[in-house]
Order: sequence, then structure tokens, then C-alpha cells
Amino acid sequence: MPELPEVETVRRSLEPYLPGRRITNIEVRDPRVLVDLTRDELQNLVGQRFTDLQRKGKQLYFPFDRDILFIHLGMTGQLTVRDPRRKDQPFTRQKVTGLERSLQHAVDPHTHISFDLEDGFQLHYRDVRKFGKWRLLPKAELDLHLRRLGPDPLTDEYTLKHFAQALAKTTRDVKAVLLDQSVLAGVGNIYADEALFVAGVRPQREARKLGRERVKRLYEAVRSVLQLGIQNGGTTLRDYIDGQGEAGSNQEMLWVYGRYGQPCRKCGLILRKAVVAQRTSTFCVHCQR
DNA sequence: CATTACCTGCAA
DNA sequence: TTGCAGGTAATG
Repeated sequence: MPELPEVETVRRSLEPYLPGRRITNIEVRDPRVLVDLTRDELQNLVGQRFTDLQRKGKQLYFPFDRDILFIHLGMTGQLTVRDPRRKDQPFTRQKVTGLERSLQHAVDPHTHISFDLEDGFQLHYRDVRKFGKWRLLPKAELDLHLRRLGPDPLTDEYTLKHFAQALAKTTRDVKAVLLDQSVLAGVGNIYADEALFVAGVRPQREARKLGRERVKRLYEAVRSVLQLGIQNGGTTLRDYIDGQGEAGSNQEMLWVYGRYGQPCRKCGLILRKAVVAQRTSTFCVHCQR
């Protein structure tokens, strides 16, 4: 599900609800998403208030009094807030689509963690495949933990120099570099394919063989496709919803991801797919070299 | 490097 | 029934 634009959309959509609210109860139904963390340790957050909602790449992190809660949504993680003032929607809407079913938390077998907050608000974590990960780390370990990630492309730590150097020193496929979270944090399979198309670069091109001009185009394409994704509230293919249960619309804007067999939106040639960096990749052999 | 494992649901 | 899916992390 979630790459940088989806995670950022979740973060923003939770922002009006969580900061300042005290946690009154925590229920963990399936502890498998907890990493180096027991149910009891998570209970330490009861009585504390949410403060800032932060993000680096695909990693969400929420500072509390002494510890920081890290949440990675994996492939199918959903973090949603229930607002008691909106009884009618979206959580009790009567549609019967899969997306809507996910909002009936009380009876949903995939909602593994629920927080009760002040004023009747609730925060729910749903994750069908359970690839998501929750960690609780002391504040002192924040830098250590974030340092394992490369720069977030929406910050000014993301520089052409750094990006070019990372590409120049490896024989890997360029797509593998885009997906490497220690090089840059936040690009996954969708936005890697999209950025490569926008830059006119084939995913299987050897990273160090890209010329200066194409490196620069790719550097900028990464940022532009992520920004567009955020602008459109993320890409909803099946599971992704934001913190208020809303789907995104960026799937309507995709140039190539998931469109193999269909005509290229720029030149009309049928898009091809190949496995690159162990992931299905879609590209246009005419527009991408 | 590539492969496998972790999980569940859904479409082919 | 098989293969595939937005994710990492642990193996050879």
C-alpha cells in the first residue's frame, strides 16, 4: 500500500485529531506487528498525549513523554481515526465494498490495535497482511533509527549531489537504487516506475551509466511524482485509505504503474513489463531508454 | 547481488 | 490452484 505520498496523506489526515489528545485505553488483539515490544510496554502510553505526528520516508513516528512510537504500515497497514461527532460517516456508511468493510472495526478481524482517546475518539490500526511494524524507542534512539534511512526527497537533505553519487557508485539497476531506503527514503514500486517514466529512463538501466542530464531529470522526477501523489491524496489500488477512511485518486494519474498491455499515454506504444530489482516493473520502450 | 520468509485475499 | 500484491529483513 503505502509509499511516501500515502504515508504523508495519512499523517496529514490524522493531524487535526491526534495532537493534544490523551490516550485512555489501548487494546492489542494481535501482537505480531509489535517489534521488540510487548503489549504491556505499549500500555505505558495510556495516560499520555499525542504531540507531533512526524514522518520520514514511509516511516511514521509519534513522540510521547519519554518514548517515540514508530509505525511502518508495511503493505496493507491502515491507520484511521474515528470521530464520534461524525456518526454517519464514513465509519458507519452502509456501502458494502471491501474498502468500506475495513471501516467496521468492531467486527473486523484485521484490526489488530485500537486506542481509545479522550472525547470518544478512537485510533485503529488495521493490517490484513500484518507486514506493518510498531516499535517504541526511547527518544535518545531517534537519530540512530532515522539515520538508517536516506534523505526524504521532500526535504532539503535530498540533494542532487548525494543522489548522483549514490547512482555513480553502483552497478545495480537504477530502479534498485530508487527502491533502496538507505539511499532515499519513501519511494516504492509505484513511484519508482512513475519517476523512471517521467525521466525517460528504463528501470533496468545500470545506475552508474546514466549521464549527468538523465541523473538530474530522475532526481527531479522523484520529487515531482511524490508531490503529485500527495496532491492527489495518494494512490488507492485496493487497500490504501487515509486517516479518515478516504481513498486517494492518484491511481487515475499514473503513467505506467500497473498499466502493462495498455498503450503509453505519451506515445501510444503498448507498455511492457519485466521483473527488475525483484519487482514487477512497467515501462515504455519508446519513451524510456 | 538474488532468493526466501513473513501474511492474507483475490483474480486468473 | 497458482501466482501475484503498495513492504522490509534475514538469509546464501
